[in-house]
Amino acid sequence: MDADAIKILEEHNIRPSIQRILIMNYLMEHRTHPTVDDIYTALAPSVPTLSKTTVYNTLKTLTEHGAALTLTIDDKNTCYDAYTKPHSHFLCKSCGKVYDVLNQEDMFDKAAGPKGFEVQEIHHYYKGVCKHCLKQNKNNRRKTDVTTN
Amino acid sequence: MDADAIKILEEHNIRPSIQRILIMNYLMEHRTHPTVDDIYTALAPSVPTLSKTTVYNTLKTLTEHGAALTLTIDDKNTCYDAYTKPHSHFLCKSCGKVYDVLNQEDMFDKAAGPKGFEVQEIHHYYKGVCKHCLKQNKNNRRKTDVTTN
DNA sequence: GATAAGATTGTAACAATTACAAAAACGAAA
DNA sequence: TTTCGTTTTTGTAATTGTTACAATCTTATC
Repeated sequence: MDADAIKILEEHNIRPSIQRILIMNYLMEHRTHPTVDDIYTALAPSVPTLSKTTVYNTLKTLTEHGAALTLTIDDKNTCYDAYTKPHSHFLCKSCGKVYDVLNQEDMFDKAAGPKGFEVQEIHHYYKGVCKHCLKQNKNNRRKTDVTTN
Repeated sequence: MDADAIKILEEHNIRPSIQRILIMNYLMEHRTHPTVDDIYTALAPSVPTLSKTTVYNTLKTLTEHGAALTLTIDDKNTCYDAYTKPHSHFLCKSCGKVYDVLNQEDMFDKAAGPKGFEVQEIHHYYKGVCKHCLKQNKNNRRKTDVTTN
């Protein structure tokens, strides 16, 4: 039953330790965008030695290797998603649940979003490296290269 | 010079206290998406009695009344934006700066985003109230109404 | 089996945010 | 202007999510 999780880990060049398999598997079986605490609380009973730090480390690794997404939709709790294909998310400010939004039309239209849901805010976030840092890094690299001459 | 800030506050039915004016004005004059700490550090010297709690309270009020946006793009630091018209944001993972992105084409295309920037992640977040909570609230209201009969 | 690299663990530290109660400022009515 | 009730501000303390770090354990390779 963990075969799928192992496969995903290996596809992303992550060594499949027991902890990583369990966490990856949990993410794949619980499409509820769990937090670190959710995952830790769920797994701790069956893995008594599990450390919360390991959950943090593992989720960081998963994200860095592209095996999971780190969502910053809720300021209180970073949450995670094993479904890495392009899609959107909806945070209910009342119950705190995070929903998947798989198809949308006008990205700036509050009438869009999940049917029957009341959309109050829309956020579009890009993350990466800005022009200036890209240039900086190029310069740094060149400088380093030069010193090796 | 604070006239604009006062106007915005009044337009959003926020009583223009000195602190609120200063914070609103700071947000309007510094389109850098400052954090609570940025704002507090900037204003504290000239307003020695200013409390960081007030900055938190004020930004919450501004957001709730629609006079500012609360951005959750950076997990470490919630940041704020006085420009409330629909637009996107870019977080540089290298320097931590948050940029405005005013026009974009395909929202799921990493080639979009600001020119010369390297986009690594795209996040679309909706926030509001989900179908179930809307229903729940309706029921509660009805229940309450009934008890008054 | 010996060794080195990588992963896990637990604790302690850190930083952002919130809770809370007291003090101050404000606005309306007498 | 004085009074009274409401709103706002302030400071401290508590809480919480996250990270740093060093020791321990595991794994892969020779």
